[in-house]
Amino acid sequence: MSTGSFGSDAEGCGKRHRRIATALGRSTRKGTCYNRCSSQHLEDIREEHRAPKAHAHKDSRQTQRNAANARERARMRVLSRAFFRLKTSLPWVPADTKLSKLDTLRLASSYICHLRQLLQEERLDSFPHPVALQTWPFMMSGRSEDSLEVSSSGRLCGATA
DNA sequence: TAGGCCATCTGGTCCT
DNA sequence: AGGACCAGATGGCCTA
Repeated sequence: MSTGSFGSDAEGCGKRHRRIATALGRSTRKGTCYNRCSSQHLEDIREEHRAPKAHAHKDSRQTQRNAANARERARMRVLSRAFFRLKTSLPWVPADTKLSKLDTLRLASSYICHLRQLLQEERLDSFPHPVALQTWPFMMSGRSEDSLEVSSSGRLCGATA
């Protein structure tokens, strides 16, 4: 998972903007609105230092907002971990394979379809089907983890999206 | 360099 | 009221 590098994102707005945000204990990571060059927003930040009462109100609001942000980050981490587990549970995908979340969903979906198909064939034929193991996605000989080198497009085996 | 992907922030909405 | 969930916006990284 690429988390990217943080810290240079506020350069576009100038170091002064970043200093203000940093002084207020705010994140200057990517995506934050503090990176935007809005003079109105800069004024809002200054306002917090001007009026103590309004500042206290905004401060508590900001505290709540920061807490909500942290919860949202945690939630998205859980989601990313779930995607990772889903990816690693796909038998023909090596753990170090670069797979987007969309690809993961597509592959998982097609894998489920494949398993369902196997089950149906199993019902028709009570004994194990010798051909099934030689068809997608089990066509890789041996099925050892390091021998599952298949292109992403090949793995899709038909559009699922 | 454009486009894809991702992490993060944010405000709105719904639920408990 | 507070938390969970969601979608939009934003900017960084990577690759063709």
